[in-house]
Amino acid sequence: MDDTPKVWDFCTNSALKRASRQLGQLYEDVLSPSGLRGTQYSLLSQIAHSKNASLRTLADLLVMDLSALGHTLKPLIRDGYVELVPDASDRRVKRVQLTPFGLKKQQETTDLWRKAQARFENALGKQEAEALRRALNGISETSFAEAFTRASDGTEPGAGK
Amino acid sequence: MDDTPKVWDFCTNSALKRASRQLGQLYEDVLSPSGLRGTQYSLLSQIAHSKNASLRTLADLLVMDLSALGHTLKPLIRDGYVELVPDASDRRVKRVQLTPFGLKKQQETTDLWRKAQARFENALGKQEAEALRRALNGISETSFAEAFTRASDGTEPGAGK
DNA sequence: TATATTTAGTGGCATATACCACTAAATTGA
DNA sequence: TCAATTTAGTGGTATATGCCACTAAATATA
Repeated sequence: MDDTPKVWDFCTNSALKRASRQLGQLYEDVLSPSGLRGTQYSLLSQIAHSKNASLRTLADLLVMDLSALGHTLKPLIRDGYVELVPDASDRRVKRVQLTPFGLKKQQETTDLWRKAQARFENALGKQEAEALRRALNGISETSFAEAFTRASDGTEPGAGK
Repeated sequence: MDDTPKVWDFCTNSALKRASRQLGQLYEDVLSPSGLRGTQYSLLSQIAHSKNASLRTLADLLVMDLSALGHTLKPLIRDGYVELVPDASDRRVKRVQLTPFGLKKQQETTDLWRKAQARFENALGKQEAEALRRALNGISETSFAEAFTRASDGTEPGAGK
């Protein structure tokens, strides 16, 4: 029989992407007066928080491919929000930091972010929002990836039931 | 004082994207033998499920921009999985359908998807997974977007507290 | 019915994100 | 110390996704 609907209804990956598109839109609408995309604001905030992190470190924190991070940073560097500073002791490493302009932008945009966040919490409910973030953060952990990779998919030789 | 950490910890939008990257990676690793990306498998499944939907309808179901859907479909059309059929009665409309080859691919790949899904449920727990999907699907609803847009962000004139 | 408005899709451009191949630098080990 | 391996980044290419401007077709309105 046709199990296509089941795939659609139960695929957490698809559900996650769909929700991510929706929420991304909603946040971006609120952030738009700043001229920053949602991702860009997130990135600036992470950079502000993880002072002087290397690209590698930042990529790991963001659960993002290193080269993807490099590409994503380019517009922010071009626009003067971010700069890469070569590390003195390890010449392979580049440290990422906000320019004064970038820091100012991040701080200003935080007011808009607060609005989006308030709307979100009001729309979903504080408890629900909190629980959702916990679940999502759990999935983002390295330990979750390990658990997933180790987990049974029902096809292992000798996997009972 | 510095509230940057708060932004990082509490931003549901960022948490959603991070988790989406992580889970996307994990699912793709499992699906990779099929040659389909995670998004592509989702798309084929949705097309199989929503038989003869127009691009517009499909985009709405996927909470996706119409033109984005058009772009995303291109590789699938090029590879012979999907075709666009002009509607007879409304000549603006194109209906999306799987080719026999595309249907076969979707069905075959469902075995891999089941593995990924099983791993996910085992790693997170069935209850948790179920609750997460419910929350995510709620956010994807049009009604959620409306609630978000209507919701107070604490800056309305006369908004008490 | 003729015009104004809305709707469906397309194509161009920009960002987001991944993989691969490659370079340079650091680290390991014989 | 010198070769083998690992690590950090970069650049190219491909998909994912959004916005805008534009065309064509349908619908609403005067």
